[in-house]
Amino acid sequence: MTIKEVGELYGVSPDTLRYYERSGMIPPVARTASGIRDYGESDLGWVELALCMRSAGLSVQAIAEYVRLTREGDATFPERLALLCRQREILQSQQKQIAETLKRLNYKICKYEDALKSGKLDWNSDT
Amino acid sequence: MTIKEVGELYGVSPDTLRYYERSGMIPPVARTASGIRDYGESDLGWVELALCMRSAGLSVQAIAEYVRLTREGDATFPERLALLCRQREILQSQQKQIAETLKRLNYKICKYEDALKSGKLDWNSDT
DNA sequence: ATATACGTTGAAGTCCGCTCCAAGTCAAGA
DNA sequence: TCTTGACTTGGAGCGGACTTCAACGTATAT
Repeated sequence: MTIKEVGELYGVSPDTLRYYERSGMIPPVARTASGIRDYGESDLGWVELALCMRSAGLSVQAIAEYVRLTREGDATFPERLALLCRQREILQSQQKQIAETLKRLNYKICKYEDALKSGKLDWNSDT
Repeated sequence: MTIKEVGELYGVSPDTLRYYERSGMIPPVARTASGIRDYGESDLGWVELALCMRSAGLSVQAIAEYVRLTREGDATFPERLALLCRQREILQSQQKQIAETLKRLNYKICKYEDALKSGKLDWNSDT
């Protein structure tokens, strides 16, 4: 599969895919004789993983580190596990933050809806 | 309250507070005769709101826009409501992304734990 | 064979959200 | 009065994550 096709498949630009590879978020992709990337099954899997992790906000660095450890072999199992746990904690706390903010947004939205429905000018505490 | 105290109260630097004001994420703060910021009740409320929204990932721009509308008066109620709803949608989809990624992380973590507990070398599908 | 469409690289550019700096003002203590 | 330290501003600098660019190689269709 060409870089363009992969880009279309996942909705990202070829540039981004090259950047992901360069920064180590996916292992080096196989090439044709003339040096053109030819994505295979497992390459696609890595791309998909990287995109999923990035879309949740994991740092490029963390993802690259995971890939590096994976490529180093079974000896890095514990390190990989630790890394995944750290990232999970980060996501969990981010999740909490978002939940809290959503609660607040919802509260404000309700206030605004009430204010608009009734005679408007009756509410104001904006923070 | 001085900028330093506010910073300590919320765990951010004075630079950040000045930046928030400059970028419109909080309304202009009252000053003493000699031009020094003197945060009052409502200033603190705005600071707290901005920090909450930023910590969930809302853009500086969106927050500044909300503050701008608020300062323009009651006529902007509907616009403000719309803005809040848009931001809520963004947060909700982000929340979904994180949940999905967490599911995936959890799955992998379980796999790693299993692999470590038993004889190790028995699992491999890394993506 | 030549056009054109896509691929490659390394480096530079962009946007965001701070963060730091220089130069200057102001207030309180020795 | 002089020093010390916190405050002010505008602007520059920084780290992260792309994105664009220039210069070039390759493959397919006419």
